[in-house]
Amino acid sequence: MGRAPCCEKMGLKRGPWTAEEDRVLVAHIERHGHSNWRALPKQAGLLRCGKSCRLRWINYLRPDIKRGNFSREEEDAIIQLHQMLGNRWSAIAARLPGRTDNEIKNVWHTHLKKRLEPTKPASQAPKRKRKPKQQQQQPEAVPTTLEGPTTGAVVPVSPEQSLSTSTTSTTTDYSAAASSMENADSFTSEEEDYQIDDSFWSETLAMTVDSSDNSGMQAEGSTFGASSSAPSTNEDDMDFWLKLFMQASDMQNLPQI
DNA sequence: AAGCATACCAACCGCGGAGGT
DNA sequence: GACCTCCGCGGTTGGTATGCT
Repeated sequence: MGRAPCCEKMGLKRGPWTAEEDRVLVAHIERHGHSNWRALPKQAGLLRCGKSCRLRWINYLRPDIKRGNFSREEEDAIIQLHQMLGNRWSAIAARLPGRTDNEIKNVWHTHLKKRLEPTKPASQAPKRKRKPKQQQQQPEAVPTTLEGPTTGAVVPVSPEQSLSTSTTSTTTDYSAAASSMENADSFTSEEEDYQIDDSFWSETLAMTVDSSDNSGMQAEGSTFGASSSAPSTNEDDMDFWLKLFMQASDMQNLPQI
């Protein structure tokens, strides 16, 4: 155990990343991968600590990152998942392809938490709504598949994500719960024009039900079979109850929260 | 137009877990 | 088993953009 030794701060750069640094980092990772974050900055010729590189890559430079506003489905999913998982942002992020834990955490603290607070008098409601931020520092070198602001659909996970999180089929397990949130009264989003690909939801719903194969929640430490036996670990517990909750929500179409 | 208040988000910090020696 | 190193996670913060007066 023990703490990671503090990054050698001497001579290492901190603060916002420049486009050039981004370019160097992306180019290096594309060529050599990121098997060793600690060694990476030296190899790439970056004056950053490995931690910083890793964060930059994961939260910003990864090609499969979805940028832009969160769709309502995504926000609903976050709320739902947060109810069940708590502040386990990485676990929540694993179920929202293209979103990072950091981003989800930010969204939670800036939007969703407030949404869930007891209804405020109008005078206490947020006074302004931010415009979507211009994509700053988006490195031109990144082979991004992103198409700008989110349009609403929660996309299936990429192969890379499947490898790293194995959440392919669970990514959208929240869909049933999310749809049950449709009646929630607290939405004030102006994004009323979102569209969800029906076939996508039906597929993912089907996957949720048919999870007796090994592709279910295994990444979280258990196989999420439809007839799972009693959970044996905390992680199993979590997944067990998660699934139970999802199924219950789906069946009863319970209003959430 | 200017100043202030607020919201947002990228990045940092520190901790704990995992795995190797 | 103890120690070390690395990685990943969650909490927090500081800079900046935006809205309001």
